[in-house]
Amino acid sequence: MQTEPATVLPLYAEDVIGQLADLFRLMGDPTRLRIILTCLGEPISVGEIATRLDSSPSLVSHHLRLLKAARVLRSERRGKQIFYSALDEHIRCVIDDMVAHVGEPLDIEEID
Amino acid sequence: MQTEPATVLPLYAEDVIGQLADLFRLMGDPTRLRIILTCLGEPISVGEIATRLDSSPSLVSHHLRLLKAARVLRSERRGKQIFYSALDEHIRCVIDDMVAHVGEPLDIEEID
DNA sequence: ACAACATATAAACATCTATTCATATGTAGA
DNA sequence: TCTACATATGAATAGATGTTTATATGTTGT
Repeated sequence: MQTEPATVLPLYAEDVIGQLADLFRLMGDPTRLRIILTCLGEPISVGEIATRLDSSPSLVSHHLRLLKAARVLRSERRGKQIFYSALDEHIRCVIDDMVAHVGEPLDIEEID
Repeated sequence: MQTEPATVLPLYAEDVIGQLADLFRLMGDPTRLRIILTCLGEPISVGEIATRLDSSPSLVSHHLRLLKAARVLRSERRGKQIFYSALDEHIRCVIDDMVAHVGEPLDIEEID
């Protein structure tokens, strides 16, 4: 070590924070979040995702590539189609927690 | 209703998805995520956050404004200083879940 | 091999956003 | 009221990013 940047967070290492931020950023786009939500159930094909989200297969494919690279989703080929699904259950928990946060009633004191 | 966009997600309404995406997007920036993590403990002043993160008070203040507007953080004045802290515990849960996701060991089949 | 379908990839563009710098607001003490 | 300190705000800019369009890759059936 040479410079020692003030005081670093004791809880999480820098690279972990980077990984977390990357994942949150991916979930921060409405289109991508909708794709993730769509993939939380049964494995679903690219075309079906595009249909349900009313967007182009190309756009969906772009986002799927990012989500797969980030290990949010996994893919599985079945004939001509490729089916995507959530890689593990943690993402669902993350979303559920965030839904709880959004639904949290605000105290009188918390307003400004 | 007039056009009926294919099939909308049954689980979450569109505006909820927008709110969720907004929150995830906020957490998707490393600097902001660090600020959030720093505020998860005791209430902490703007200057102290800036010191710990080794960044300018101005930048921290910009981010704090966004985080407060999104009801991720709350502020409380004590004399000349203003202390920020997490508004509720849900954000901590969200982060913990995401840490679990990052730490998830990958199966052999999951590689590509 | 060819055609039809499903998905992926590449380039281009317009929009958004994080950061910096300068300045303003607000508070406490002399 | 003046000064010093703490935080907030505004403008400007460079870099990132979502979407579109066009094209490519890959698979199945004939």
